[in-house]
Order: sequence, then structure tokens, then C-alpha cells
Amino acid sequence: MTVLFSRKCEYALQGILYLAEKQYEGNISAEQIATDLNISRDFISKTLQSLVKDGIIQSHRGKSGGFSLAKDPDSMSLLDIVLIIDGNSVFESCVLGLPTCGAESPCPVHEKWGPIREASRKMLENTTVAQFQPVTGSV
Amino acid sequence: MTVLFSRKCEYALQGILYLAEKQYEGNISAEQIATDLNISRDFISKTLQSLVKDGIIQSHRGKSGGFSLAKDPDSMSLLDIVLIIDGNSVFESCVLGLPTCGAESPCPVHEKWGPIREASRKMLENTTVAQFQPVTGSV
DNA sequence: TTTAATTCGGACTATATACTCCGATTATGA
DNA sequence: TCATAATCGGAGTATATAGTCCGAATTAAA
Repeated sequence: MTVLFSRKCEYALQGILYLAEKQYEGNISAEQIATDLNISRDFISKTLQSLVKDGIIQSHRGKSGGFSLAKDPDSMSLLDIVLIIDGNSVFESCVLGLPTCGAESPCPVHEKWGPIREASRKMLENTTVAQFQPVTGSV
Repeated sequence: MTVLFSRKCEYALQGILYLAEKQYEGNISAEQIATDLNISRDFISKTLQSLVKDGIIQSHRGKSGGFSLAKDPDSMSLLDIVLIIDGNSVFESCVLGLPTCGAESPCPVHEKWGPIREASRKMLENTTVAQFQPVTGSV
């Protein structure tokens, strides 16, 4: 199998987008997120906890607790989440896996790959979580 | 960690490119490939065996045996190797990992991601192994 | 004919990631 | 004050991928 992002990162992105969608509904429980996204409750819970540590989302324990966004979704890009969970190796490392590949000793596809990698990075950077929030009041 | 291709696929690409470079030198042993590419002999050996099964390269046992290209490197694209080892999931599956994502119910980045994915596919498709072979006689 | 060099194939181990379980903690509200 | 509902945190299991080991088969050349 081949992946662009780790499973954990995919879940984080799905979770953040879900929270943005429900941002005017207060705390959203891991249970609800898991059910709606059809993934494991314990795993999405753990994944969201790492986003809490990073200050991107908030959590509240106890009855009617759950998760919610902690920042202005306008200032939250998809790239931010990817970097927190997976780091930037996918944007840096050689596509053929050659450890020596770089500007000085490029691999055969180094030049061709650069612009594509840059485009995907920019896409994630320019896509904010806010773009997917519902208009206030429409919920 | 995040990968675009599996380690096995990276090794396969490195191996094929190496064989193309040495294509006028007869059989190349796994030992030599492993040493020059600085990877495990047993692992590159196993990896190349799957390419042999697929008819892209040849192998010969015994003394002075080894591996060599089995096809015209002009008709051998990097995409061919990727598809053999990793399949086409990276070009098909949703970047956010949403199983329902598709033309009918696109994920938030579906439209933006399409062209980037297509560009990377085309890049691999249009890059042949032959582009990296030395000019005849120059070896 | 023997020796050395090689792939082949199967079984094995190592490691990272994915995922689960459960008890402790925290908070709400009846 | 008590029951209930939630996260937190640590430890565990499952699975896939990565990588190793070794003996058998094969071949070339001494």
C-alpha cells in the first residue's frame, strides 16, 4: 500500500474539518465524531489529543465535554495539521528515496518532482479550515 | 513518517535505474547493486525478483549471473515499476482518506487535488528508464 | 569434475503504525 | 451528593512492511 499521509493524519484532517462544520454546536464528543466519520472512537480520540497538545483544538472532560476548535479557523491551514502529525518529510525527502538527493547531486527526477511537490504544499497551505465552515446561522 | 512510495518501490526504482545505467555490462549481481546503492543485498534481491516475475527485468543464476533489463528501456516508464510494486492506490484514493470521496460526493480538497495527482502520474508515465541510460559506447 | 558465485524460495525476526482496553480523572446536572 | 458522561494516559495487541538468514538450485570456469 502507498500513502501520502499516515492514517492518523488523515483522521486528524477529517476530524478538524468535522469540528469546523460543527463549530457553533459547542463541544463535540469523540463518540459523535467517530460515529459520523465511521472510524474508531478510541483512535480518533487519541489523535485529537495530540492536536489539543499543540493548541489547535480544545478539549473538555466530563459530562457534555468533548472537542472544539481553539483558534480562528481562518488562520488554520490543512498544512498546519499535516505538519503536526506527519512532519514535513513528504515535502522534503527524495521521491526515489535516495538519501543523497538534493540540489548538488539531484536524482533523475529531482527537477521534475520539485514543482509538483511545491504545488501540493501550496495547496494545503492555502486551504484553510474556515473554507469549510457553514455560514453563521445556517446551522 | 509519511511516504509516497513504499520502501520496496523506492528500491525497485533505484535498482531499475541502476541497471539501465549499466545495461551494456551484462549481468549485474545483487551484491554489486546493493553495495553501490548502499542497501541490503537480500532485500534488493527479493525486490528485483518481483520485477523478474513481471518480465521487466531478467535474472540468471550461477557464476557471473545477475540481473539485467528484459525490455527496451524506451518502453519502460517509472510508472510501470510503481504500478507493479505499489499498485495505483496513490493515484486513486482520497487524499483525506475518505472512502466515499469521488466525483459524486467530493471531499473538501477533491477538486484541488485532482490536477496535482494527475501531474505526478503523468510525470512518472512520461519519464522512461531510457532517459537515464548512457550513450552507447560512452561506457 | 570440482569449486566458487550467484539467484531462488521459504521461513524467520524487527520495527513502525494502527488500533484497543481500561482505569483514573474531571465535570455536569438531577 | 451521586450517577453519568466524557477526556486522559498508559499499557497492551494486531497487522503490515521492512529486513535477515540459510539452504537448495543453477551455472561458469578452473
